[in-house]
Amino acid sequence: MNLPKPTNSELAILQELWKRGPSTVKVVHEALSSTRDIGYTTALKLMQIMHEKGLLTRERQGKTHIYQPAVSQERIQNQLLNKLVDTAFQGSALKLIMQALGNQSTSTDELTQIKSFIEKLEGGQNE
Amino acid sequence: MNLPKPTNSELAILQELWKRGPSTVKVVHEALSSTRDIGYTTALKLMQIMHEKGLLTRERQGKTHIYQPAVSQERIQNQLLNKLVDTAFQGSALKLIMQALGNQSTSTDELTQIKSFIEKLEGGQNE
DNA sequence: TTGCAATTACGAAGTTATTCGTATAAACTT
DNA sequence: AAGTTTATACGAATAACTTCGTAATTGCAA
Repeated sequence: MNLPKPTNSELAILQELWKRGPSTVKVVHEALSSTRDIGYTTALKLMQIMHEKGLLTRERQGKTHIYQPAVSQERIQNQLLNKLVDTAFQGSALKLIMQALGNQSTSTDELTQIKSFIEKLEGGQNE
Repeated sequence: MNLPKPTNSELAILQELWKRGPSTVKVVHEALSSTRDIGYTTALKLMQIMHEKGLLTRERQGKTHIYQPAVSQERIQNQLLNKLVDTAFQGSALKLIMQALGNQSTSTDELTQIKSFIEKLEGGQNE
């Protein structure tokens, strides 16, 4: 099961679909238009390609297609995360986490959340 | 100071230079050859382009050039990290960290390291 | 100083991603 | 059923990245 790595534009489309659920090209295009400057047929073409690649499923409804992500957000996030760990952090997720913690000024509240998450992980892992 | 985002190939070259320190194209090429299948002039061209872009500095030594990163590893790591946070994690570094923790089966030892790192951050941040 | 080996410079071809114009098809309206 | 609107399909142009062949240059060695 090797899933193709989405390009940047494809990722933007996936984000919309994860957020909105099954949608038409029209809806996705309108959403994207608010941030970037993109033509309708460009969005259409991208979604067609993503369908071919297996990133999206679609279903005909009258004359339009309703598109849906074929992959979970978590899976793609992990894929991209792993790639970044490999290419930029010498394969060490630890290094990545430390950088993320140190750099992005994380709030005290968030730090607390992370700590308790870690404690949960520790609990499940040993003893 | 807008630094260009390195491409994948460029990142691989930067990694070598960060690891080895100032090096010739020859050395970098040999290092890359051990993993990927890449021609000498390809590596040369990439490094020339990176020099134009300002990613590398170089210094002539006889007939050869000694190349060096013009940017720190940390800076590039943060750049890529921020981009990933923005494009794949809705701008939330917290989400990214949680995913990284949950997914990469992190060892107990590493978890402990992260916790103490967080505590250090908490100490410096408030009170 | 000529010739050889190593290195750089340049240009162009191949690849992948992005963009959109135009043609075709489908469904609704009158 | 002809015309209008909305959507899809297709093909081709542009752009960014990668690749490498060939030519020019440099320094060394004979």
